[in-house]
Amino acid sequence: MSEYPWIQELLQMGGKEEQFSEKQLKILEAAVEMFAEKGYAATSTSEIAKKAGVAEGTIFRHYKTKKDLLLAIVTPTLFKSVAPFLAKEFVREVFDNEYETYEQFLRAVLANRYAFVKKYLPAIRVLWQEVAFHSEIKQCLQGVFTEHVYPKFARIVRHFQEKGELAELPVDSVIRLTITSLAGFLAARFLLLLDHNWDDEAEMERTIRVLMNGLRR
Amino acid sequence: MSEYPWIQELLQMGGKEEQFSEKQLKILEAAVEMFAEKGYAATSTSEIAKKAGVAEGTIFRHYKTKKDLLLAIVTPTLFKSVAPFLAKEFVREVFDNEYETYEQFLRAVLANRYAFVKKYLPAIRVLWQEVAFHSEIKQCLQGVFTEHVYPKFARIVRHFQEKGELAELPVDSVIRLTITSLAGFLAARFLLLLDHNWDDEAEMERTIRVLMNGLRR
DNA sequence: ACTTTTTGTGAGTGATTACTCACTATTTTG
DNA sequence: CAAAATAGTGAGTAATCACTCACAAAAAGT
Repeated sequence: MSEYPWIQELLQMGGKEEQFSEKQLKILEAAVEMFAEKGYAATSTSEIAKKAGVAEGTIFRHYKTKKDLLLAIVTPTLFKSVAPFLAKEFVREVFDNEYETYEQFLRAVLANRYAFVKKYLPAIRVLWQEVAFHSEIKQCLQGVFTEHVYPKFARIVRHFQEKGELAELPVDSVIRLTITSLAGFLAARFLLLLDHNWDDEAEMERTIRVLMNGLRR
Repeated sequence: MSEYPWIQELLQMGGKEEQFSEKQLKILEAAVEMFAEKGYAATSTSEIAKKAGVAEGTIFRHYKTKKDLLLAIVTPTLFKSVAPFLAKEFVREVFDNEYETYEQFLRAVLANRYAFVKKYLPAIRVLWQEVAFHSEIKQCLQGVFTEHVYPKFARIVRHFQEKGELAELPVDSVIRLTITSLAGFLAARFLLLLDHNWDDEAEMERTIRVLMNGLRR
């Protein structure tokens, strides 16, 4: 019933070890589920309170506005979405030892983000849906991407181009094609989810193979 | 100011030649713009009326409920989204003469859908955003896909596999990889729109080349 | 010209909205 | 243990919501 270990994990940002009361976690849990299902604007605070088994006033004790509640959910989700690129050792891992090829690197990233999406799917749904309507979220996402993800990604691509594994396409194009391929797989698997019989392992393998065949020189 | 020729075009479904009054078109125009910008649930009928320069009652004279107004916009958009696959001559065009290779076929489809998205972007945004929350829309989309798009697409893929152009991957995987590649391009171009300097022609060319390199036997 | 039908209006409706506040229950602290 | 701080409550509030309806203007039909 009350499965807020994963919510607690999601909200634990970096070094901070905030303490959440029982009721507060219930509120967050209810909010994530309802936002994911009906959307932020179509979900009322009274509904959230009822589902969380809490008085409506309790919500506003912890979050000044309804939007604050949304941001409390979305902001940590956003950062964990690009988490691998935020790690300091990340670039070193790629160059030094772990991954000798872009293909190995891709495989690791995809497996990692696959597990991430699987774990935090409801929160990711909320982020994905609401980023279109709230400029604060969009700006935050763009900021994190251009500041942390893009430069590291670009360096990695250039490295494997110089090594001769990747074709001499524009770096931006390689990044775009890589991200849309991986994101396309994850979206098909977790958002559309049309498939009954879908072999995850095999489909991931095919996705990477087709992409690599395309990008190889 | 009043640019409802494209709205009128969008709503003209197949053979029907419905007549829209001036005010009705103003309502539809205002609704599309506001739904795309703020989302359906966050847009009030009074706002739409004000923007359309119309009394609020006029909206409900034409559309029984707010949701009816949404569906009046979204349903035609949905059908036009998969329009090429609905055409009767479509499969014949591919087999008989026009396209000798899967690559040519891809190029034609991408160019066609690129123009479509560019023209009807606001309506597509609305469809894309609200399909997640309204089961009627989702079911309609799934129905059209499995009934019209999928079988024709599968036949085309099989044809070019037998011809030896495409690798012997599972047909479903080829379709998925094709759609996510093309949709990924369009999403990057029109939804994320991160482009400062983005050469559409070249990027389309790269997208198709990388995909074809991946799918070729 | 007269009747009928369609289109447009805007004040009014009850329900619901996000949010407040005076108050109680619980926990923390000196 | 007493005091102070924190967490939780639920009735209450003004604003806004989608929608109605009695009526007026315009268009169409005869």
